[in-house]
Amino acid sequence: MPAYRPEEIEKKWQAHWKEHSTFRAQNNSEKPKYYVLDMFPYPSGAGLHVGHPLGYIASDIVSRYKRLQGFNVLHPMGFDSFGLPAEQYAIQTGQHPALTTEKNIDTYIKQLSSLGFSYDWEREIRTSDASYYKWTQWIFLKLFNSWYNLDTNRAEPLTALTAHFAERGSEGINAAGDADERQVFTAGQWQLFTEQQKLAAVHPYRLAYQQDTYVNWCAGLGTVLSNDEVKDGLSERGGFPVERRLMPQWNLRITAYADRLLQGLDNLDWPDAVKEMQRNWIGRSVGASVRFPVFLDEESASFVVRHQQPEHIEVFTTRVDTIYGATFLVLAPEHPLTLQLGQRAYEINTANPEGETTWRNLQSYVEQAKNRSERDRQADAKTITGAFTGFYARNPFTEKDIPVWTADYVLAGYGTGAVMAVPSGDQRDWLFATHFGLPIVQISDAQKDLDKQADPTKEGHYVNSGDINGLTYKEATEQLLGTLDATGTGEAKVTYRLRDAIFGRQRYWGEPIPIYYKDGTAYGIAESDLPLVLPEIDEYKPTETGEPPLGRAQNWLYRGQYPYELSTMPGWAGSSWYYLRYMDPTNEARFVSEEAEKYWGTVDLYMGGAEHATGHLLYARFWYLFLKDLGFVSATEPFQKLINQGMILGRSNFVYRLDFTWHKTHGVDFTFPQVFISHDLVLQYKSASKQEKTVIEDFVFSQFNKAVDEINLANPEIGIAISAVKFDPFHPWHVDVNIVENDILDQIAFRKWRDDLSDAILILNKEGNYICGVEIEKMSKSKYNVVNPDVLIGKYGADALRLYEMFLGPLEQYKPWNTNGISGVGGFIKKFWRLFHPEDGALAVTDEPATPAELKALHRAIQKVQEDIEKFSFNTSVSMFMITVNELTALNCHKRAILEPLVILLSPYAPHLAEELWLELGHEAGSISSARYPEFREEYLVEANVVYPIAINGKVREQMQFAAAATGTEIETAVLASDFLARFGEGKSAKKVIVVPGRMVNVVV
RNA sequence: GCGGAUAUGGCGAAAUUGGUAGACGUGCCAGACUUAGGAUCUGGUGCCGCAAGGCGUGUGGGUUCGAGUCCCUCUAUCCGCACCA
Repeated sequence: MPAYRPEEIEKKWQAHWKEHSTFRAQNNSEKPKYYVLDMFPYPSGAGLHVGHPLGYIASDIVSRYKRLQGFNVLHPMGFDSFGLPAEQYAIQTGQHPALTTEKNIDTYIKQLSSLGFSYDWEREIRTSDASYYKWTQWIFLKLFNSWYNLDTNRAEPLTALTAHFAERGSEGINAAGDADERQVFTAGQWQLFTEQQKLAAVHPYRLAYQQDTYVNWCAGLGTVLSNDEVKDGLSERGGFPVERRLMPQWNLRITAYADRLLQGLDNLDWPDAVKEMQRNWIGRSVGASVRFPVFLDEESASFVVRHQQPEHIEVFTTRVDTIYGATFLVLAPEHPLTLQLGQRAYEINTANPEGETTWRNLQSYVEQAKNRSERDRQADAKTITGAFTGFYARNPFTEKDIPVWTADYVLAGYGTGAVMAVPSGDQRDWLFATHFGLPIVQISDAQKDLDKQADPTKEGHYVNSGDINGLTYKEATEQLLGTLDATGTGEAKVTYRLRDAIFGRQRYWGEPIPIYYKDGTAYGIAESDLPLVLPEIDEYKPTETGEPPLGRAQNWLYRGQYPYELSTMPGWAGSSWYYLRYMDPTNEARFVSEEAEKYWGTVDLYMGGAEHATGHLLYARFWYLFLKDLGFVSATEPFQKLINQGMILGRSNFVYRLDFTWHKTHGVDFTFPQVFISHDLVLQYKSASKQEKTVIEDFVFSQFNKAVDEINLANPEIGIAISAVKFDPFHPWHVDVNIVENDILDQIAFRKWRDDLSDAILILNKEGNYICGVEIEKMSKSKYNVVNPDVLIGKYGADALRLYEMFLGPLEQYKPWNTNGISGVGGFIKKFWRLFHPEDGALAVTDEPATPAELKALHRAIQKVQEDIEKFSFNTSVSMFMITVNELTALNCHKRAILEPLVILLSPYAPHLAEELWLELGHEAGSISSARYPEFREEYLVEANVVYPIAINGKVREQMQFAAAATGTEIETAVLASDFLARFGEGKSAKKVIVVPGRMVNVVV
């Protein structure tokens, strides 16, 4: 083999690995196991861009390295192949999503293979295969048939629950979930229940249950979305508005696991950011719930206590200590008591002349709040709105009747949907009280400026607070909790922000939920009838009657008579357990065999994007804990070590169009900054050398800056920034690079273009109509800034691309893509190749013994590369390879004793090249991946002499050489004996000499 | 507002964890060779200065013989959450 030809050797070795199943993992082995997992991709139509492989390359290096270290490595890949884009494509074109998906997967496999990843492709899985989703459905049925026992703190089969019902009725059951949803009955009553009644009684206990739930309904997508699929009131995919709607929905009771999901985080080796995000998402807050009685009495005009049994409004607070300052209550508009008690108050209290107005206002407010979309609510967060309900509740501590209001700053979904408002201690309550003229009571002597704002301080001692006057925060809280408990008005309580996960989607391309209905009751289909295969339909849209697309399926009935559930599972269902299936992907009898699960255990290294921090990673942990409760898996957590590879950002080119009406409508008078570029300058620029271009660019840039500064000075209220991204009034106009260059560029006349730009720079044309900008952002097809790896592989080879992506910088960091440096690793590969083929001809490796210098270079590399891989610092090991090759080239080293171990070192990074050279070195059989990582021998690094920097007061002045064995005292004596002090000491004498053996010497004068 | 992270040459970044700041790579400058190319090779390149030397790791302070690294202050940028009671 003469010259280095990546296109030949890479194809050859990829075929070889496939043919010989080189990377097949065995389910039992004497070797220790190591499980390296990549987050499997959704196979989108756009294929891979250079950002995708970053994590895959890193995990592949680890996999290959671990094999060299003697591990039995499981490194699989598969596809999260249910999902929205294929379905939307299907709606538009009629093409079956399965076909689109399959085509896309083929592209992905081709692209992934061309990068030389060492996946065990025999374990490939696709979540949309019936053989896979059979088990996703099976897990759903397990959830459906389980409940969460708080006494044992784990999920248990429903049979345990029904046995209890039969024996003792609903008494003594301590189950996770909302007790209000559940019936109270005796064992005797249970016995008399019909089958349907029994199922109805059991349903609210299930871990997969159906319930009327406020959901994020996205009309644009025709489906329900989970919280993490909604961003700023718009759907994450597509950006359609999302509204809240009450719909019957399948839910998974993830809230039962809130505490375990929180606690489990502590022992995981995950990035702090991800752990923190999960903690926030779970949102545990410790506080108390307090019941405020509401007395409604027929004869009362003022709602004073009479004889009737009061209703109770239960509130949740994290600051019971402020309860004496609670001067009113606020209910969420959706709170059932808001209208219910409001109406009763109105009807009973006919004596009140304002009763009617109050009631009308209340009704219209609640109605309005219901119709407002989530986005409107968020947009209006600063506007204070609310309505008096017409009734009062009694503060159990002050014994005063306080008005009950409703306002949409109180969320129905959090806590109890009701709060006690303490305007002196909470800014929102303060604003509300100020707005509506409600009383503000100081409760702590440390509170200041209550006429301007609330002061939530926990310092000081309480005032105006009955029994807790004079106490501190801690004492007061303790005492009040005690009182609540003793009087039965409340108790200490922990609340979570985490909501149960909505599980149904009104879509076609997902796993059918294995439920059927008999007389309106939901039944799980028998496990023996799994999989419930996704039926064929003629169109992928919802039906005319508004049913999900599955409503179009003909004769789709369970056992020929019962209708199936028509919604399908969400995208995260299949991805919540796929890593388990890789362990035993073809097992038809079980989702994973016991032996395989025990052998592979937990994922040792999980590589993927940070965008899954609260979605996938939380759901997967939830399913794992559930499976663990039922005894199907053996470890405590599914992913021990997690690394988020940073995103590689692309460069987008924009043209911004000015909105010349904006400043008029805002009553601001200003001239927009304009930089006029002469036509001559443009021509000059086009023919300029690189250096000249920079000069011109800087000139234009400074002109523009000046213009902006002037505008800002003249109009302080506008505050124009140099970055286009911040130009709110000027709505960006995304334009394809090609369109810019061909159609508009000439009109723009000039562009500022620099690689180090992270924000846009704006240039106007002569008419002042267009601004062109550059922005570094996420690579995405919709932004026309995708760099396809195929092109680079074609030009430099996969090995070069692998090395280059690793060389870009630390793995976790976000970085702009920039191909400037790829020629550097290209040069390195050529130099490396030349060590083996000095004359560009046949292999010229000699068997001469290695010199100490050569051995030193090699062993330094062995040590450094090993350390770097262990700490996932791949960029520095690429540097080390370069240094080593530079040194060996300088030493003119072509010796087998050095080069053979070096090839093994490099093989995880540049596997094709390494295999080829390994073969040339005479290893005819097998693959370099079955070689052993060379052993590091420290003795080769030891030098006879060490060069010490000699500093005076910390400033290095000179270098001196000493024997490596020299002691500190010897060195100190030698330094003082030399003319060092005479030359640099400025006539002073040494006060102290610090010698760090092997490092440096510092003389203090 | 709350939480997390980051800040080092023109650029991507190193720094043995408190010990010669800027390795390696790009870019740039000069040179060699050339069939003139975005090839290859050699040397130089943090900033100021002719030099000696001085200054340099976002800002200001501190600890230390010695600080990019440890402590405190401030600033900027990025990310996540957000009327969560």
